[in-house]
Amino acid sequence: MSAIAAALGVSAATVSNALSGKGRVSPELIEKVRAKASELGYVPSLTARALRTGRTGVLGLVLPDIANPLFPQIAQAIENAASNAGYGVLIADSRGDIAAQTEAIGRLLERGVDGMVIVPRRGTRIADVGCPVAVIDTPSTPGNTVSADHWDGGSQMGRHLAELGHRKVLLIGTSASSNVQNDRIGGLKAGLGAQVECDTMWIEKVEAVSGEGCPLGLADKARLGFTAFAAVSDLSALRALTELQRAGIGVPETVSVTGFDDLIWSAVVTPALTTVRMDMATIADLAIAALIRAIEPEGEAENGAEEVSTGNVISETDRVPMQLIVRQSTAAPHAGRTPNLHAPTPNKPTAGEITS
Amino acid sequence: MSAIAAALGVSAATVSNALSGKGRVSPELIEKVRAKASELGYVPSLTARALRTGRTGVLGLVLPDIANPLFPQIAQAIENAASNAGYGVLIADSRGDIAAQTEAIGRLLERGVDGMVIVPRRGTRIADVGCPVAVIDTPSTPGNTVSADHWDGGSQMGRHLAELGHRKVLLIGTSASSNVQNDRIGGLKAGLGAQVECDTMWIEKVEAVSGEGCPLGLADKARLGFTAFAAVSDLSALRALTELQRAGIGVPETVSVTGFDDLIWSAVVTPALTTVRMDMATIADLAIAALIRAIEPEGEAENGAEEVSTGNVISETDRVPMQLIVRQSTAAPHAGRTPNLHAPTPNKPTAGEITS
DNA sequence: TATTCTTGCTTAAACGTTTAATCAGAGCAT
DNA sequence: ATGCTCTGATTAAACGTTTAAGCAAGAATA
Repeated sequence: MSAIAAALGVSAATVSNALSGKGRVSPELIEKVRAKASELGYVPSLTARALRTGRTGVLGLVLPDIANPLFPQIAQAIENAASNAGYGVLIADSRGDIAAQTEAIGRLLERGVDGMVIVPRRGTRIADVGCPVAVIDTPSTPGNTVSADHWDGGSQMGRHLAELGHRKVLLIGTSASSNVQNDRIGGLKAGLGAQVECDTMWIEKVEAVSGEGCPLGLADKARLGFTAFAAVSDLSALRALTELQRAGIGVPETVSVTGFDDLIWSAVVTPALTTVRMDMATIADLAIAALIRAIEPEGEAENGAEEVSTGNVISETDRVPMQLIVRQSTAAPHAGRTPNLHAPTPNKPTAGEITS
Repeated sequence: MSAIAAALGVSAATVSNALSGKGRVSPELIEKVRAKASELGYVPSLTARALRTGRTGVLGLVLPDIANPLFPQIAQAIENAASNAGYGVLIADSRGDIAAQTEAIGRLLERGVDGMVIVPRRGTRIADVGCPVAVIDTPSTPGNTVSADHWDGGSQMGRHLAELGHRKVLLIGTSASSNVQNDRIGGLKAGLGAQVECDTMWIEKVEAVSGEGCPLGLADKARLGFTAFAAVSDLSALRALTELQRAGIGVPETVSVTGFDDLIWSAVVTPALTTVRMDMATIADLAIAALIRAIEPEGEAENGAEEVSTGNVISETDRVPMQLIVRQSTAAPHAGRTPNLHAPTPNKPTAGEITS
């Protein structure tokens, strides 16, 4: 920067003003500075700027257990939204216990992040950490900033199954202590309606008895008359699908299987999974927007309160709708009259739904 | 920091020296400074330090397509290794084309990263970007810093299948232009040996003809006498497994299916996938270590060359072994005499192999 | 014509470290 | 006693920005 100033015979401050458009600089000079800057390949030192302004232009991203297959979607969406807003994203993995989460948050703070996005571990409540925080969890969690409307997604899926004619469905969750999963289950029940009989299986409980990775006994459930298995995550859906197939039960002609989240494999397995997708791009945009609103001094806020608020930020809307994606793993029950075991049932698009 | 100095009646420089152990400070004073520092809850400003030293303590992580399900493993391992070494990790997603990758690298440079880890897009050669770079790709790629020994992994898997008695196996890859996949395929062929007949199917080519997500026609292949399907990624293995199951072909009693990478679902599906795992923790440690060696001024290097090298760094070893994980999706061919369709074949641990 | 306002720029301080250079005093040998 | 070295601290500059304050000259106002 001083090189530009010297080359043009002006002061460094003027160059700064010219480039930022802040002070009073003549239009011609601004042009000359711009030209010289790009001529010299000038890149501002964000470090120095950070030191002076106290803002680093970096956001932190804290993720619960990183093994979570949703992670790529989240990280990508957040990184994209942040980088569009001119921010960098520092990741921190709170793998392990709550202590690790706290420690990860601490590391981010030391690095001087301007704010952070936290996808909290189950049952964690984020204390005021000293910088703006956007929490992505579920609308029913207090302190939530923005998230997918898991309940709504469940209800869409429930309606889909009810409309197909299913009257006895098994809901499959992993952990009863997850807010997200409980919301999804609640939505499913509501969507299925009162006349549909349903039962809930928590995989964690089954595994506590029979060991990790044990069979879930879904074939028996099918024999008991369950015609649909609605898992609350694609991973569980995949587990259900393969277990049923292995037991010789046809999907979807004998039973239907559905998942949640539209993870990478959902479209690839046979039959492709009917699932529900969250709009992470929108969620990330809202979270980042809320964060930035808290970070950057608002034009109007000349009335004293120039302080950056340090708690959980709030968004305009706290829930964004999910999107039902109908593929080949769902069909009407008892459709097995003419099962074609060697080719998946062809795609039957339905108005208003995404089919892929 | 100046608060500490004032409280103890010494200069700020002395405090700095005391805490860093650099200059000449009396042991008692060091203790007093330490005490006062923690009493006042002093946290050094990494921003200021960065400005002064020119090093930010931040590494960049550039990932090819972030939808890649391996991403969580990589990100977790890198973040862990970096944070153990006292570095933060800034992510950059080179989603999309090569231009996006270049642009992502640029953003990281602007933010002043001290070095970066790049998992390059297929066919990309990383130009000298102006900071140390660790490339994680495959040993056969020029410029590779460290990676899993994909060829060795393939060869382990090949031997496993050959020992089980398979004599005709179909190798399944996604894209013929991937170095990683070609290495894996090469290893597989070598491990299978000359007396095993094998054919290679590239999914991209099949889909170019029949459309994305089309059936791969594996049932026909089974009828042609293939008794094993060795995919070069777990995603393809999953695709193969479900397609075969759906066609009524028993895995593993009729045909075996194997994958690569031990992704999250591999242990969860029925039958659980036999696969090969890379030791990302070690790879990440080596990559970060190599990077740091290039970044931090070596004690011996008093001989002029104090410059930080700006090219691809090299590691002590460029390949770390993969680990065969035998689960239930592989068995001897024609073992279908006594198939138990309703329960997966029980785990049969083999010496020297991991079974889970 | 004298005063104030506005414009366009410069000066200087500040952000919180690190580090080279300096310096006062103590111990020691001459 | 005088010069030398070693120790433990201090001073001051520097990193590259931003920004409040100052200032000279021209424009507008009285």
